[in-house]
Amino acid sequence: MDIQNLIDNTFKKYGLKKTIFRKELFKLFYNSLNSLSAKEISKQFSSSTDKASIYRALDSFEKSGLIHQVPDKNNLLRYSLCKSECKPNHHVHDHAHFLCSVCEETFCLDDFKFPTAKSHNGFLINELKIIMEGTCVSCKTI
Amino acid sequence: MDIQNLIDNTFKKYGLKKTIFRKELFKLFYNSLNSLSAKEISKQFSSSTDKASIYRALDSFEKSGLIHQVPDKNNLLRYSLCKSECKPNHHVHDHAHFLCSVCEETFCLDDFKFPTAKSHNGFLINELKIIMEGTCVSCKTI
DNA sequence: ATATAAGTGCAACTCATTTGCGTTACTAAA
DNA sequence: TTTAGTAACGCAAATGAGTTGCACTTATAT
Repeated sequence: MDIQNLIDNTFKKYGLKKTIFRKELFKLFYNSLNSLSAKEISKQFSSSTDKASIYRALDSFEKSGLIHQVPDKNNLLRYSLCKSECKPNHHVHDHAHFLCSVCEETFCLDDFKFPTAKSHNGFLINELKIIMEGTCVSCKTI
Repeated sequence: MDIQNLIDNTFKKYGLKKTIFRKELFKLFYNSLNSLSAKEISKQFSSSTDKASIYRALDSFEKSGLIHQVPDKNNLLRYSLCKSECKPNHHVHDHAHFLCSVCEETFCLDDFKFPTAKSHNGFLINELKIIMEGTCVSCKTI
């Protein structure tokens, strides 16, 4: 499925209007290797694009299962494109996140094996997040 | 080692002055089952205790290896007492954190087995964080 | 075409955390 | 024990991410 169809389908499916800004925002995520914060997004658009619009778009993209929040060094809201298994209000992420201490990028490690326990000492586990910090492949070789 | 000696030793070791406020703050952590946010700490002190002092104390306690940051539902700064293995600027935490969706408390699960890999697909792993969300023991039984 | 509801831009706001600064009070050394 | 040096304090103001209210615009469905 190419990106145009993807936009057509998902936007229609979740009642998102295909405005110029939101289509571009989706493409930005689609073409990003890693994750994006509101500030980083803001830099990619003209100054007339308000941050409120950005935050609202991120919020509805997340609710629609298009993007998911990823951890950030500085506790900022930061998002990545989802895999197709994600549904609105029900994200299915079985991947770890890697924060590089050098370039401060966040990476999704899609193939990291997750523990599958559903409880621990009486604590019921709904969701598991694994966050690694260290040096990413590119920064390692510099 | 009782708490007085612990305070004497660690405060001296890291050049922290034993002010009334910082001694009480340390005791508060020492007697807390779980973690504390700046706001929660603030409630335990008289209103003349400034929030700037709280944040500065938390910051230097963390740098000295007395407390460590734990995740928080609402992205607040939240801390727990460290184990004795932690050194200034070098925290050694091999425990997972559990966020209860009901009471919103953060718990340290000291006995959760951690993956020990030092690298993954060329990413060098320095630190690993495991965050679980779900229902804690107490909230489960309500 | 037109109605309706989602999305936008602007401004003002909230709220956690930070910073500057003059004062206070530990601590260590005389 | 006094005293100098400096960590820590209290207050006020600033910062900065994220949110909200509102009037206006625009995509979509009929």
